[in-house]
Amino acid sequence: MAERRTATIKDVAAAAGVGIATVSRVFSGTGSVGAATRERVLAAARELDYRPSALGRGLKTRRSGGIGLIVPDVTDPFCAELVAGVLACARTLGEHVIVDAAHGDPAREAEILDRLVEQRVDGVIALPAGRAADWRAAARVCSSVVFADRVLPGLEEVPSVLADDAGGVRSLVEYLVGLGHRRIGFLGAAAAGAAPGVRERAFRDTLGQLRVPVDEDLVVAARPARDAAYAAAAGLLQRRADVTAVLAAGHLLGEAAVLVARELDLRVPADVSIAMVDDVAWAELCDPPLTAVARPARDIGYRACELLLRDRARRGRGGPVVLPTELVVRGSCGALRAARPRPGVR
Amino acid sequence: MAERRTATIKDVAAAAGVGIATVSRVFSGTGSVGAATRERVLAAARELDYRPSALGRGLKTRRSGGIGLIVPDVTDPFCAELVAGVLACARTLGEHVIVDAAHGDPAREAEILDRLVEQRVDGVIALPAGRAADWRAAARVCSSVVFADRVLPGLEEVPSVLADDAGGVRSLVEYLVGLGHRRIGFLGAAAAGAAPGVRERAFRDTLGQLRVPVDEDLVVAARPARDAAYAAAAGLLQRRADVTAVLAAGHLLGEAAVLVARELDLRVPADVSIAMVDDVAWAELCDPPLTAVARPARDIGYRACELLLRDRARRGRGGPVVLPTELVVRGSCGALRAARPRPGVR
DNA sequence: CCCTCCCCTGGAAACGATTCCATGCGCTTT
DNA sequence: AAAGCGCATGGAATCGTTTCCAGGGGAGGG
Repeated sequence: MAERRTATIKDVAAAAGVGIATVSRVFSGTGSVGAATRERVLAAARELDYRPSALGRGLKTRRSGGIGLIVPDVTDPFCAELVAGVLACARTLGEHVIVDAAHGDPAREAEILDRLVEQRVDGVIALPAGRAADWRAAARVCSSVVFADRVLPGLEEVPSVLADDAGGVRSLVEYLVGLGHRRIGFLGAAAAGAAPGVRERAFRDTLGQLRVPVDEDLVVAARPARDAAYAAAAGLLQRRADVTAVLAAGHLLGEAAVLVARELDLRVPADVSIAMVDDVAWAELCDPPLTAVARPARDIGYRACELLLRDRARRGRGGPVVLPTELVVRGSCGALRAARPRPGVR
Repeated sequence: MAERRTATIKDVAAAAGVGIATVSRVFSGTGSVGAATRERVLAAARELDYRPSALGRGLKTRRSGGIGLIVPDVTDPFCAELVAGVLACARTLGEHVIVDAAHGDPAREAEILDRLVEQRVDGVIALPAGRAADWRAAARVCSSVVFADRVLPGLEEVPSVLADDAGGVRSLVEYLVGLGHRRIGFLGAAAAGAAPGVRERAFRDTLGQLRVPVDEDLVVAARPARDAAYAAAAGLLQRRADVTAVLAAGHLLGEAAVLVARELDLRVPADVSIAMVDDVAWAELCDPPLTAVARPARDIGYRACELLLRDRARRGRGGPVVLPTELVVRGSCGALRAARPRPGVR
């Protein structure tokens, strides 16, 4: 009754009156086993509640059958969707997924990576935050790495799956300019001195192509955190009552823009148009619903996992896999009307 | 240069000129090692990029150093928050977390559980969906299980961490009744024939205590999925133009209620008040912001993990751990005014 | 000065699986 | 009928650790 330990392959072999090699063959599917014998083994296993141990197998095969996934934050809707994509793909390929959140901290990311290497995962998918050196070291020791959603400067040789952020921002800018907007605020630039991100560059480039001058005062930096986002949005909208549209480079920034606009009693889109990158669930629940660029988070995760586990051969060739974005027009952006004085801002 | 394989403890031992037992002692921290020897071992390990293999260690110690986490859906904000809590706690205890999503499918859940047992996880945390039998079997073979957010009927012996859903719903009902509402719709009842959930029971009980009759026609069932939620909300609001408030038993149902109300041109809260269980991010972004009951998702995850890994002794005693909820009043519920005919519904 | 005790240390046996290799048997082929 | 082939099977080595056990050597006390 009281089984002292979980049954091992040896117990099953003894119970079925066969050698352990035969039991192994039955469970791993390799080699050939007589039908009667197989049945006897399975019966014994069922009787003993036997489950092959992944540790024993992994030791021998030198693969753990799992992959690691490092995201900045699992509660972020974009990340969550990406995780779901990875899980979906991993499931079809029979691998499990060790997930952890680095919260944008390079040290933490390195720690997690270390742990994953120790676990001998078959590969790692990451939205990297940290130091290129850590990743270079890991790539040397560990199996294989795929970056998702973003890359690390200096590590272009690591295969990656990205959204076409530049294209998304471009379509957004074209849309806003098409509506007549000229003074467009950009929330989410890089800190002064840091290299501008893909989205900021796309914003500047597209405005340039459309012959709209870039007002540096309207391009405001913000870390991807709620407080920083709110501060940035509040700063922009209070400082410059003349902006007619705000382009938020992420959903946190979009959220901040919406809240600040409400705080300042600005009507959307009558007083200010708002649009953002990342079509998260609440965009549709907003009033008015928010125009956004949808990035295929789930597909990114799925493709990254495929790239990691299935397309090992094709990997790394031809640069990053880029998936298209889609402009979802809702009601938060309006055509520019004759300038109307805003209610008492400042 | 080209290392053919990742270094093993044997390689390090050879390089450092010591026995493998000594290397093991250095890395596992057990036993005593001379300072000079330790330094030599560490140097050799660094040189060879050695990382102890969790597979070898796990085989010997019969613990993998990881736990499993089964949620219905990682993209659900509540689940995501709970996952974050588990990750935070697991991190402090030095365990990794294998996450998977069962999507409410018992078969899938059983599969995942099987896989986790195979991986020899040190324990499993689950928001269970499935058959009690599977869990009973797993609990026998595998280490230990903790349920989070919900329990399975017939498995009360499994330790669990829950939110005080009943209390949350009660406070919501009291709030709505206090505002004067009498015809309150409840979205998210159990299907006809199924046992009513905690929230539905709390809804009925509280109304009873407040001497408000329960109109069965206003208690509508819905599976926790977007389409079902929308159908339920649309059905309720179209069928009964006389409901003055809607209590949604989950954020998906709340979302549906908001969208349907907008669709029907009902003003919130003038024509209908809306409140829901689960204070997700968009509740504040809504216009008007939604009154909701906040459930401590992150704490639930954290406590569940603690219970699983740290409080093994205390586990199972004294029934489920119940964490308090909090009523967050925003602008979506108003005092009942004189009945006013609604614009052309039906 | 010798005996003890303790601290380091190395050898070797697990842990639970996979897999190579050898063996025995029944069947076809010449 | 003998040889040969292939399938089914068991034994044993191996994967990378931990850990028990025993041995060697230095220090301190009698």
